[in-house]
Amino acid sequence: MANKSKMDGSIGAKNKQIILAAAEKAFASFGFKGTSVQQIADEAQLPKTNILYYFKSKQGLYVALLQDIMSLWNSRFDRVTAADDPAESLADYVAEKMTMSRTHPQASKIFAMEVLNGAPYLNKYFNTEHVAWMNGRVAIIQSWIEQGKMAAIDPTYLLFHIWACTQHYADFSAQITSLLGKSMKRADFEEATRQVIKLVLSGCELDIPRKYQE
Amino acid sequence: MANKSKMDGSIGAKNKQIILAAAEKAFASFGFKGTSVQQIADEAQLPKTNILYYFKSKQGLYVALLQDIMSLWNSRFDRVTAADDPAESLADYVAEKMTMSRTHPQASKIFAMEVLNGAPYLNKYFNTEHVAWMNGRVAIIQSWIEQGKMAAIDPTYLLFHIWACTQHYADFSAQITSLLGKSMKRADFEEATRQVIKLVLSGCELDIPRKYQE
DNA sequence: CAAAAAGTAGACCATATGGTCAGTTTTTTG
DNA sequence: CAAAAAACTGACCATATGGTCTACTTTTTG
Repeated sequence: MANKSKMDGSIGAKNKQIILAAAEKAFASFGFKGTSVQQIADEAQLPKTNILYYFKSKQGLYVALLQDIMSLWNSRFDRVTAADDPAESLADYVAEKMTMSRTHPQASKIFAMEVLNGAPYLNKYFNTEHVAWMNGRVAIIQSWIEQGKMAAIDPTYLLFHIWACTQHYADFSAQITSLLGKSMKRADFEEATRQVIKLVLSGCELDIPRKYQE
Repeated sequence: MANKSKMDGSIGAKNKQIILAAAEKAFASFGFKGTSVQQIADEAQLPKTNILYYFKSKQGLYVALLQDIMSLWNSRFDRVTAADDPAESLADYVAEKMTMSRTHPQASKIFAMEVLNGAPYLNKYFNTEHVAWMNGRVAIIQSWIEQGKMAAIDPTYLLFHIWACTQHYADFSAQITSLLGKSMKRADFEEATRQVIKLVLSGCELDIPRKYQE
């Protein structure tokens, strides 16, 4: 109803995707202010005016991109319940987040930059949907603790640390690449995933699910 | 010999400090490109030309600031030895890094932004001094493991995760503030520190030193 | 105390950049 | 197939910004 021919495979929708992809690449490398519309245009191989045709302004493009990125964050962990197994649920969540860091590092970087700068465009989201999500997750972890399924770890901090460790592999890849002497490949991410899972689960006094052992 | 009257309490040195402090605040909030020399001048309450008088260019000021920041990272962990106690050494390191996140969040943010953007100005440092530091620390942790003092955790990943968790509290403070409904005070940082120490040490199968229990 | 060095500051400029406009071409649709 | 809608694009503009130049004032020093 809202969007009739715009969301289809129509030429407009396709171009929007191209532009968003180009913007993601550029913003991740140079930040919002550091990226010019011209750069995005070059990356997208479209004239500059075309960019402004699809997105009212540079800021409009940025906000649209940010929205796109936030929807990527959706995970199976959103739908976990008190009846689920904490070890498997948490391990799966870590693994999913690590996969995101590997496959969408630019999205992670843009998100990080936005938060670093005080989250001017995400504050509203943080104070509404995100808090609600958080409360839901915390309640479930708390109930796992009360059921004696895992050690009494503050669920809020637990989530902070999962985010910190997993996102680190995307956000700080430049540092990691220097220190490892090579950029991380799929196998390295798998090893890193095992390490994070081990860390997180041992912090919760949980056993590592078979599928994540070695 | 190199600097005679410049490094003293002379008017020049004092102004440089004022400018660096102003630049730290501005760059942390808006990034390198997002910060104008005029903004820094306003923050420092000095005319713009004065900034360019002390630092050849905006980039020069940024590099000087980055150098300043890197020197802050020095820690007792730099001088730890194979004879030291891993539990105490690691717990102290985490505690020190958490204190840095609380007292110098802007420095942490600038560092994060630099790395996020591919570390253009830090790459040289990463590939030399930083690798050397890393190799030294990894060797010591490895020897702790060989001495049976701690579980066999990959030291490289261990350090990555310590950095990730501790720096997270500075870099993602905007998100944390929203989710906690208030900005973290000293007491919150102390609690967070205990949580990180618990996580890291349990990952290494180490007992928490008395001074960090409750 | 006079000369030199250091510090201060307004005027100015070249460039880059976000964004508008007006006109054209292509695609869709009744 | 013609009219309308969507897509495209070069020309243009106002503004912001990094940085220079020149001249003036204050501080240091021999």
